Amino acid sequence: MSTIDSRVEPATAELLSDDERQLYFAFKRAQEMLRARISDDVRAATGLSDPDVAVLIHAAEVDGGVRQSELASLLGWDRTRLSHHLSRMQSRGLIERTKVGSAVEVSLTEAGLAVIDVVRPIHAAAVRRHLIEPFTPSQVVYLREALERISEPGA
Amino acid sequence: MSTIDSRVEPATAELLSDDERQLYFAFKRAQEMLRARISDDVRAATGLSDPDVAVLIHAAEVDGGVRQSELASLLGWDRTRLSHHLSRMQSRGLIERTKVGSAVEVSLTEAGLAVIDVVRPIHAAAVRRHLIEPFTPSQVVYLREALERISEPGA
DNA sequence: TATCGATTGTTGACATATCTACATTCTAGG
DNA sequence: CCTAGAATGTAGATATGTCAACAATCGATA
Repeated sequence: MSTIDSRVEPATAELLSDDERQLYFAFKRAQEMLRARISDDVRAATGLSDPDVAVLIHAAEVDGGVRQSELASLLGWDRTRLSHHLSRMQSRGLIERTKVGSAVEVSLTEAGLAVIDVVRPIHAAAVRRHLIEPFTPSQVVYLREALERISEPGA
Repeated sequence: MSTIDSRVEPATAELLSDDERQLYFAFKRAQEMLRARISDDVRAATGLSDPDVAVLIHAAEVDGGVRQSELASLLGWDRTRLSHHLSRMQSRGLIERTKVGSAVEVSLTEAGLAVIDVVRPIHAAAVRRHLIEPFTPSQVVYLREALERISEPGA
């Protein structure tokens, strides 16, 4: 690593401190590796992608259908991305869409419901192994609260 | 930091507890929103994508070139993804590659070095606003350590 | 109730990521 | 030296995500 850079932490604090930059890249790196690991486990066992699983699990939590805009908000996706992904999942018979006014309700098909029962324990095991095990229960709670502070504020 | 007490897991332990599932989705949601926000800020100001910036910053930290495999490891990417992305960045004149045995060294071009000076403060401001500000300095350190536990273990 | 702006969703072109298969170089053991 | 397996990269096909433009509905208000 290079060390001799003009790093003086001006009072203006234009650039990031070491701690700050490290937090950012630690976050990205953890996210990339976590996704790769869980995704590998799940795909090997079920053939489903990570986004597929995210949609299925969130959609399954609400009986009778979720509006797309709410689903997008839960996932942190934008509506374009969700629309494209739902089209793909729909063509594979996993979900169905019902137009309700200007909105669209998403629900699982029979096939989708069947698939999710298979996926859930596999996904749970992967999450537990790769994300939960490194932490104590109280750390799990603390970490969740910290992460929610990132997504909640409209900042 | 603290000792790794391990989970008390119910005998079944097939599925995730509420805390556990919430941690997982809080993580994914925070990641999606953080990436979207920072990426929007940076793209609006520079036209560079989030992966572009990640590669530029990591490559700039090492003088004289980084081996692709190491860059991939720092980023948490797999080598295929990095190879494709570097090809695109190379064709835009941002980086250059030199073959060294079976490996490849990546370094910034003049244009890449010029670009990164423009990007860095903008990126720093975006990271500060969206990731740092919600936390105290000690939380920043704690959070970084927690995230590193996710990526470090080969688990 | 007419109409304008905001909300919700889709589409197509393009950018990025993944998967499978392959080529080259490195390394350790005969 | 050889040579088999590991490590490093690349290529093309496919899957996924983003951007800009558009269409339909909602909702407030004049």
